Parts: sequence; structure tokens; C-alpha cells
Amino acid sequence: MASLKDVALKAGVSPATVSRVINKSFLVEQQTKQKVIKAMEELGYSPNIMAQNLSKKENFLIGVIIQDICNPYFAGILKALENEIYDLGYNIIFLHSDSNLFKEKNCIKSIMKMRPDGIIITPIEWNSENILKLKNIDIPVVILTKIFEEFNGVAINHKEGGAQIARHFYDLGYDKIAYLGNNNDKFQGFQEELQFLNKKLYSYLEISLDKYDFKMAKFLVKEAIENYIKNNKELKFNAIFAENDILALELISVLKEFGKKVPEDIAVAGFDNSFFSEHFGITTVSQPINEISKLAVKILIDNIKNRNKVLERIELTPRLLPRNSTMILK
Amino acid sequence: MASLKDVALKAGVSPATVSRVINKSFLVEQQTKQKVIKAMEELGYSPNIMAQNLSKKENFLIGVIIQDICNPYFAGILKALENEIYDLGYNIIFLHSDSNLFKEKNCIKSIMKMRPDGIIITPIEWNSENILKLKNIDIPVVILTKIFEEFNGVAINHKEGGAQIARHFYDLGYDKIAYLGNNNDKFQGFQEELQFLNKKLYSYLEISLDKYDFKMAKFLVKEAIENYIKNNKELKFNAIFAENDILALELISVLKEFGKKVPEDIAVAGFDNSFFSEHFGITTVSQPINEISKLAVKILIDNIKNRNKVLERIELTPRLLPRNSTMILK
DNA sequence: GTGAAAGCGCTAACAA
DNA sequence: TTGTTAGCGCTTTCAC
Repeated sequence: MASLKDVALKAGVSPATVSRVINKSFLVEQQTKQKVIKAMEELGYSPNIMAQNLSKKENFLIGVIIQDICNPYFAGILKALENEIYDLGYNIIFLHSDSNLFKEKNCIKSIMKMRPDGIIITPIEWNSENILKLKNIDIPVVILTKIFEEFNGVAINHKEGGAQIARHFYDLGYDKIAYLGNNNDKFQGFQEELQFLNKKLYSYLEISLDKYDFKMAKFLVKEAIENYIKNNKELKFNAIFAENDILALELISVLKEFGKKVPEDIAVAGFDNSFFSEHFGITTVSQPINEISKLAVKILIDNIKNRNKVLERIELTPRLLPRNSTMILK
Repeated sequence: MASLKDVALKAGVSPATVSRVINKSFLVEQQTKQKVIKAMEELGYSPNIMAQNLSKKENFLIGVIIQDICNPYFAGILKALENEIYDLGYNIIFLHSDSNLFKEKNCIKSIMKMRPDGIIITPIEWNSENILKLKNIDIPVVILTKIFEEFNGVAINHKEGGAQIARHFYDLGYDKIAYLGNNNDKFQGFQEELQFLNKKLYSYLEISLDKYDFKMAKFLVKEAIENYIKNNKELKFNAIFAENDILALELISVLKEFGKKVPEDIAVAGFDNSFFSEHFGITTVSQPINEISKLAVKILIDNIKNRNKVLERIELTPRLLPRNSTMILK
């Protein structure tokens, strides 16, 4: 593969001039520029970005680590981030942690090797070792979809989202209210609001974190329901909040398998407003993906350009989208 | 950020020794190795991959360009590719062309700058300029989900997939058969099989390629249906093949809006077996994503290790999955 | 088993 | 406006 030196030789100029044509072409005379461009084309020259970055301070690279690219919600975030980032002239290094803490660790390691100007990450776990490690690096980091004490972050208020579902169930008169998922902020907000309304959580169907994976959702849901039935003989709750739309989707099919009608027998609500939830009429809480992404990039770039900025933690308000899975439409 | 030199200084050894610890640690004595490792940890050292790659010939980087990451089908491919590639000790540079030829061009440009050892791409268009440009590079390329004359490639036989849908409609007795999508191999196979069965395509609802984007699917489908109605007064076909599951999904809701029942009034079939199609009971054609990805990586690595190999073009057989959207289940 | 030195492909002073 | 030179952080001969 042709190098800058080859181009210089072919064009009969110095390497520096070729470099100028690439980076600050306004500094070079029209005529020489044309010679150089011609040589580049003839050689099919493409600058070696590794070498470029080695000799520059800023390399216009932003690392993005996404948790589960098969989840349309995260795919949407990545796409929104891309749009923002490219517009600003930066490039993205995307890495996929695949909801796996070990892989996430490797993602962070890999990204650090590339010396990005900044990092945006949707972390798998609250306060995992992986994230703590990010505290001690000298590269700006923005955490997405979760808020951490000592990091920049953009997220919706998950507690409020959970609370919205609780109020929704309450308003509709459901009295045996369950939760399916992990013990997280959504769950906390859900539970606190129930308490505030003088209700108690009727059942907690746990999905253990370390096994959680998009492809396994169906299996996990089934397992959770079967466990519940083993312990309680039958499905006794009449409303259930699943921590995300994928779980909700799977839950609805599993409930059907067990002869339950949704929402007549059991109401189901999800979270995220993934693209399919509208089609399925799943009641959910919408996250403003574009706004989140836009803010994340803004904060990151601010931090890159202007170090030692104070941390920014922005919480956006989620919005309940009531649909058929909790309400019988007339 | 600490450099190899800093580590060498701190450990009291030469840079070369530090490099050996990183790459060929068996060549260095236990004791020195420990000193070096300690220094690396204390400095939080992480090798600069840009510099590493600059001085190596092979850099264990594979570029992957995906067409539409928000489409679960492509997200699944990316994930499957990742698993294969990481297992072999390579890293992935993922780029997203977003079903946009201009962006695809930039993706290719960017990837070339990184000097990957190989490239895997799901191209947007048959024979676009972008793809033709890949012919003249000295890096192995594997094309996914489409088969091109002069490239390595892995795909299902799309014509056969289309034909399967045609036979399915025929077997079920549908007589007014339509197609929604682009003029591609699926469509060709679909149409040819209809002809073979002495049927004619009843209607062709085109979705123009350059506008096609996942997020716009709903809009495009609606537009196509409205156009159809404008020209034909009412929806006259009783079975329709949408070129992928996303279109099929959107189509089903749009048809419902127009008062049609699926499949009683109109049968709908999709393509890809995206994860949601099972839940919706959408008849579809399944693509063996894992097998495709595994083969693609295998071919690519073969080509990397062993240049001047003959081209490999593998076509896998798709499989029809009949579901409720075309058949009334008893 | 280890170090010195050259070089990967590029950019960025500095000089001319 | 252009060329010369040093150097980015690493690997890799070649000596020792």
C-alpha cells in the first residue's frame, strides 16, 4: 500500500508538502496541490490513520461502548450518537460489551489502547469494577442511561419511570402488582410509589443480572414464571411491570402459553418504548433517545475541548405511553 | 498517558525489554518480567495500538461494515461475527453505513485508513461504485448477504427464498399475489416461481431503494399502500410478500388501519426471521445468521493467512417458516 | 537474556 | 510556498 513518501516521490515534492495537501491544503499552491492529488489518485493512496494519530495530539476518535446491540433500544442510541459525532468531525470506535462484564472489561482495555479523545459508555452494572477503573483515566467519559456520582452522565430518571408505571397500575385499579427484572432504580421508584399509594408489591420475579442477555430473554422469563408457579401454585398477580420491553414482549407470550389473557387476566407494562412495543400495544415508558445522545455528545465534546470542567449529570423526564397491554380499549 | 519508554525507565530496563514482555514474554527472564509488569501497573500503562500497528505488518484488525444496525437481522450478524472474530484473536472495527450510499463510501474510506487485515461488508446495493472500489484493494474482502461475481461471499440463495414464498402462497390457494419492496433477487425468484406455477404477479408495490431506511419503514409502507389505493381504488390482492420482516410488520399494521384482516383478507409474508416475527406470527424465510457469519470469518481468515486463494462464494439454503400471517390456525 | 539503533508513516516546528 | 529534520510510541533486527 502506497505511503505518503511514495506520493511525494511520484509528485516530485517533499513529504511535508504532501502532508500539507492532506491537512492544510490552503497552505499549498494550487499547482503543486494538483500534482500531489494526481499522484495520490494514481497510487490509490489513503493516509494511514495509525501514523497520523501517532503524530497528532488530538485524533478525533471517540470510543463508544454499547451494552447490547441486538436490543433495538441500544441500537437506536448508537445510531443517534453516530449522527451527532460525525457531524462534529469525529470518528467513532464502537465496541460491544454484549451485556457481559468480562467483555466490557476488554472493551475498555481495547478502547484505551486506541487513545480516543473521549469515551461514551452504556455500562452493564452500577458501580462495577470496570466503571470504577474509568475514574482514573485522563480521558473525558460520559455515562449513558445511568447516573453515577463521579461521572458525567445523561439518563432519564429511572425512578420516576418506575413510579409512572406504579401510578398507572394504581389508577387502573390493579391490586396485585408484580415486578419482573433486576433490583434497579426503575424497581426502586416503582416500589416507593406503590408504598406512597399505600399498596404493597405483590410479587417480585427476579431475573438475575449476570445471566441477562437479550437472546436469553425468552428462557429467563419462562424460568422466572415457572419458578413463581412452583412456589405459588398459580399466577396470582394481575399486573406486572417488566423492566424492559423485550422482557415484556417475551412475558406476554409466556403468559399466553399459560392460558392467561393480556390485559384481561394480567396487565403487562414494559420500559424503553422499543420500536416493536407500539405494534404489540405494550404499555411502556419512552426514553428520549435522540435528546440523550445529543446531550451526551455535547457534554463529551465540551470536556474534550475544555478540560477540568465540572461534571455534568443530566436527568431527563421519561414519559408513560399507555397501550393495550394494560388497558382494554373500547 | 505513560509510554513504553516511561515503563522502561521505571523498571530500569530498555524499551526493547518492555516490548518483549508485551509481545513475547517467554523470551524474558521471570525476574525482569516481574519488574516490568510492576512498573506497568504502577503507571497504569496501556500500549498505544496506533504505534504498535505502525511497526507490525499484521495488526489483527478486521473491518466490518454493516448496513443497518437498527435492523435486528443485521445486529444479529454483527454479534455473530464478533464472537467468531474475537475467538481468533482479531479485533473488530465496526462501521455503520446506515443504508446510505454516501455514508457507505465514507465507511470504506475510513476503514482503509485503519489498514485492517480484512474487511467484511453487508453492501447496500448490488454493484454500486462503492463495492467496485473494493475490487482494487490488496486487502481480502468478504461480502455478506449478497453474492457478487468477483468477490468472496456468503449468502443464502435469495431467489430460492423468494420462490419458497411463492410456492407457499400457491399451495394455500391465494390467487392475487403482490410484492412490496425493491426489485431484487428475492423478487426475481418470487416472480419466476409464480410464472413456473402459471401464476402472474398481481401487483408490484415498489419501495424505492435510495429512500429506504429502517426508521422510515412505516412511512414508506403507508405511502406505497396509499399510492396503490389511489391507482386501484381498493386493495385488491389477497396475499403479499414484503421483502423483509420490518416491512411486513409495518405492512400488517397499515393493512389493519385500512380495515383489512391478516390473513383472512390479506396474507402477509416477510423475510429474515427477525426476532419479532415469531411473536407476531409473521410467515417468513429464515437466514442462518450464525452459519453465514462463521463461514464469512473462516473465508476471510483463510484469505488473510494465505493470499492468492481462489474466490469462495457460498450460497446457503433458506428455510420457509409458515406462521399465522398467511395461514389461519385452527 | 538484554540493549542500541533503525524504522514504521505521518506531522510539526523551523529554516529557507 | 516549500523542504529539512526531529519525533510520535512502538517493534525488530543485530550485537553483545
